[in-house]
Amino acid sequence: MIVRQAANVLEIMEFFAQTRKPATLAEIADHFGWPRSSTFNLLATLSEKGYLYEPRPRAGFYPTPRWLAMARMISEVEPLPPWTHTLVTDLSAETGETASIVAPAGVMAVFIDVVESKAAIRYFATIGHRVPIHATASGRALLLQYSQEERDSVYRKIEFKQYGPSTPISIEAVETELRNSIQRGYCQSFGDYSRDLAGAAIPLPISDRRLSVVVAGPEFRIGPKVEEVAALIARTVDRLRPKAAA
Amino acid sequence: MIVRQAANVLEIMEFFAQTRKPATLAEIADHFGWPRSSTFNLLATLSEKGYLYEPRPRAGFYPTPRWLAMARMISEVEPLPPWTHTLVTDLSAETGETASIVAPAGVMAVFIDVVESKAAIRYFATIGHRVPIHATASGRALLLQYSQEERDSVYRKIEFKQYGPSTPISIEAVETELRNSIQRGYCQSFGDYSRDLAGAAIPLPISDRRLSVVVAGPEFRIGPKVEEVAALIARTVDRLRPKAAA
DNA sequence: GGAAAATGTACATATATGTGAATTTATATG
DNA sequence: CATATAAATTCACATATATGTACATTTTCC
Repeated sequence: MIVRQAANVLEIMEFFAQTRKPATLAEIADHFGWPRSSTFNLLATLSEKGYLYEPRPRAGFYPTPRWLAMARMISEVEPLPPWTHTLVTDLSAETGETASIVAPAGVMAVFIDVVESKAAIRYFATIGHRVPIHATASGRALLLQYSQEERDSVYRKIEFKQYGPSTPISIEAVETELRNSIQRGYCQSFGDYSRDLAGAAIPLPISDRRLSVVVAGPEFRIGPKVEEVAALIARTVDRLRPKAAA
Repeated sequence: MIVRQAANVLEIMEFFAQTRKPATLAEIADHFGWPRSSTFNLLATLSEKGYLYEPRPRAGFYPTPRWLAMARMISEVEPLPPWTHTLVTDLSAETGETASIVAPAGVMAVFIDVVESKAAIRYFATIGHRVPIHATASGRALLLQYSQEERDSVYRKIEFKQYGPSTPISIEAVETELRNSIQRGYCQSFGDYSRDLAGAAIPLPISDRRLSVVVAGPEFRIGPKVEEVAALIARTVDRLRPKAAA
């Protein structure tokens, strides 16, 4: 069950992150199609808690820097080592595609760092974006780091859907693909989840965290050079990862 | 009316900002005294929206960097000019007290930048902290920048409460205090809102934003030197504010 | 300067939502 | 390895909550 008002808080914040300017109650209510009275209650709650204020009289609400202060606190802990950001930056620059660091979240994989391609036609992803762990290159690069028991436990919760012609729709299909990936030396996906999208990924264990790096883009661009891209990822990781570390 | 689940989202995030480590469903539920089922729904909602993930298997949830990305987006717009942070840093260092930048939020004043005193006994405030606009030095320094009509409009919404012996409990009392502040050259408060707390503040208009700076601390330390502190604030603003700017 | 339009606020009520109890899944213990 | 204990999930129902309606205030426009 989705908690509506919790989701609404996030939507409001995303709204401000997009528009980047104060908005009045009426504007917000109209934008979301929410009743004024409900919008009023929500804005009042956020204001009372010190997360919204009125930068100038009558110009509407805007988030206080409290969001930033809180987010900084949260992200200061075990931040990704700086070289991982260099990694995705370099990969995106050299391939011209979108490169990301990905982490597990149950049956999903979450993007925790993203550098977008500059191409007009590109894979559009943002930090926080989620994809099925079994039907994507990045996700399978995570699964490779699990023990058999852990994988089984994940499989039990997966609802296998035919996202595209090549989506693995059974545990055995996924396991087979994982074995192939080990053979191949990298994980790949051709529209397994998103139409026309292809990607190459490899596991990226950092201390005891199980992460993965992925480069993804339109099938017609990635297709011909998956192997090359995968090799580049591996080389770049080798180059950037501190030698001493695990 | 307070929107409970909206408030809960904020509480969860604050919880993570404090503990700074992953927490399981059970831990979160116990911490807040929430039923597990409700906690489950909330965590699922936050996860589904890409704001929570599971950094390592079975170690519980933690916010994704998406919070940070969003907060950065929001705060990039019209950030406070850098010299205002220097201002509060310097003021806190020189006075040994807590120094803050404050902005209006209806009948309240919100702290939008805070440098805390290092003293054991000190004014404890955080970004996002709110105080009544009419019963605090910082708030009155905001009111001084309003036109008479705007002030009247604010007064109509204030619920005058006797927070302490010196709290102004009528419009006339507030207006008188404002006139005195102009005479004096700065705003002050001695326990008008918080017991034992004293502060000195002056208006800090920046472009078309109405802000104020305040230095606050225990009455016994601030009391004897309010005038001195106020003068210091004024001098420091003079020193740091770019000459060309309005 | 006055009327009309837009915006913000309060409250009772029907209904969407949170929750207690039951079920399933995972982990610890003998 | 079986059993016990703890954690995570599901679901039907009573109740806390979102909202329609009415009212107040502010702003716009003529």
